[in-house]
Amino acid sequence: MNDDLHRLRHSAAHILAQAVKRLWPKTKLAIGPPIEEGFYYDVAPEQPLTEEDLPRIEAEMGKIIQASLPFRQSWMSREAAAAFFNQRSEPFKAEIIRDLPDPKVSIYTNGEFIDLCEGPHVETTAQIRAVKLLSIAGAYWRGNERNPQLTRIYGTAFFEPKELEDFLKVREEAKRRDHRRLGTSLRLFSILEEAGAGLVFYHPKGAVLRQIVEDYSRRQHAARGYQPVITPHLLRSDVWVRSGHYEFYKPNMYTFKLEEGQEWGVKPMNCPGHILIYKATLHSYRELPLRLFELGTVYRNEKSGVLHGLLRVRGFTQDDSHIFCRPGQLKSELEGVLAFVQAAMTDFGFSEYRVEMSTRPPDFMGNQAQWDKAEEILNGVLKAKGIPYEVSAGAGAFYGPKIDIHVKDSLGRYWQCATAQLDFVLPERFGLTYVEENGQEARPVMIHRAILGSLERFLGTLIEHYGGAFPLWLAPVQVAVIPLTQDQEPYARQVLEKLSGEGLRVEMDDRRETLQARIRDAELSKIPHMLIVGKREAESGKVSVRSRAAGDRGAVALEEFIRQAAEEIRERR
RNA sequence: GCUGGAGUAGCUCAGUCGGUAGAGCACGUCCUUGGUAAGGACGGGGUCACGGGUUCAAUUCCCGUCUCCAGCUCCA
Repeated sequence: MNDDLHRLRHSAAHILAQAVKRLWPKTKLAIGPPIEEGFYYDVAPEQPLTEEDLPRIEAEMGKIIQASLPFRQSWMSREAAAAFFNQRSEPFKAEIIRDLPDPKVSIYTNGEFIDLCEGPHVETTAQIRAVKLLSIAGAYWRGNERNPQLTRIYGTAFFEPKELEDFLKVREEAKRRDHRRLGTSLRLFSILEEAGAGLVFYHPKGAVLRQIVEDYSRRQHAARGYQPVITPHLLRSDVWVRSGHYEFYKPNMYTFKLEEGQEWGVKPMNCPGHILIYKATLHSYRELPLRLFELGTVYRNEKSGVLHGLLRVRGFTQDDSHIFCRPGQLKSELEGVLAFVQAAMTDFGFSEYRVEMSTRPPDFMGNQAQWDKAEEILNGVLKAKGIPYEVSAGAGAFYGPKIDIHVKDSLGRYWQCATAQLDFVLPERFGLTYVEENGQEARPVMIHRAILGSLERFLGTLIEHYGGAFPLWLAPVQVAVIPLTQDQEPYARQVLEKLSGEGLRVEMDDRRETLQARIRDAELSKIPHMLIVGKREAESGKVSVRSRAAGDRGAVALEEFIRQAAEEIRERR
């Protein structure tokens, strides 16, 4: 966001607060900053606000804008400001002032409204020409869930009404692409109340889509020197105690005791399983790096409020690998992981992504020196590859720092998929070793990594990215064969068998519906190609092609269609 | 988990100021054999999320639970 837009939205936030104060004078104000999509203001109202109040607030904002009130900056000493806001019953403002380091604080005034604020602002309220309130939600004071909860009013503002219009159009488009809606209408998956929140049921078409992605993943891993493993979904709790999950991750784990038996834990991560495989045999330095790979299904007891379609679930499958290597191999292994991510993102049609590095959390395992070293290595690799990244302090896993990759979808939204985490701690806790060239035992280091992240989240992202209109190589149904009348069914069946034989995913729509109705259904199902066969095609051995992108392409020889489809699949368009 | 909103047919939704409900799509049967986005007729389908309470009577009012939505916090 540029400075001008920043100024504009910040000013709009003030006007929002001003309008709320006019309507409900006893409302207490917290903060109101501009954000990526607009702005918000956190308030503590006397009575709960609802979406129905937004038009009233907007109308009041309109009056303030009409009045063309100038924004004026002034200064107060800290003490004076604290007293001033206390006297006006604004405890949140007073609390902010108490924590400010400066002796003087900046105050902005427009009309009767006075707010603690560094600015900058536009000159007058009349400069806000396109503003809209969007939604209302809860938010914690200072982002801490132990603090009181405030009401957050979201809005957005632009310089020109046209820009606002475009913004609202993109929001509408995002709604149309919502993977939860498409998941139902394209019959891809369900999440069923009776079965439990956050648990995904893949319907046949969704399962086909997932298998295509799984096949891709397996092939790519094999090609890059990863070895497949398969581990149990359930391990004795002793393992989770040893790995540290019991201490650091228990609230998220499904654990249970059987009568007179052991305690068990359903795996929330695949690492201990892979570690046990490593530990089961003796290793020479010659075997390293050892890259163990599993499409590993894990279960995590996520808080109910965070669940969201496929993007946040309780049971999911990661394309998970643990690379055991010598310390000196870390750099090249990490580079290999980053190259793998780049290649995969390109293949799936994502061109832009954001990289984030997360450092040591407050609750961590191991010692600080190991962490410093690990963070330094991650930094080094990203810098050496010239990849720009943001640092998210304190957001690492409990066993090591990590690099996360957030891919940008077609609507400019980011979703976290790939992750690479460095770990000196678990090899030590499990006493992992390998035999060095000189015959001495040495300790390997581990990289935990996922390329697509979780298949659930990745599929959700793919659905939204393509709006359900998948490129040919991903489409669950690639071709629909539509015989014009019953007389063409034998020929249509031949076409179907020929295409299936070529490895294409084909369905025949021989329902007694009109051609128009069947074309409509195929379009709504977003099937890439329709082959319409009537008397003319049956006699000439051709098919009439109608494609999702190009429309009616006329009659072509069946062989020619197969050739074009093969080409299209190869190009992964 | 928290704040606010919500749960009516497979889907999208209407409705009942307390007297056990309706549309479109989908589904089934029949008619229609159609040339590039909805042919027609008839029909089946609902414990109005679940459990309690109030009431002569609850889908409707009250309480609890589950689930979903928008965020917050957390995360693949």
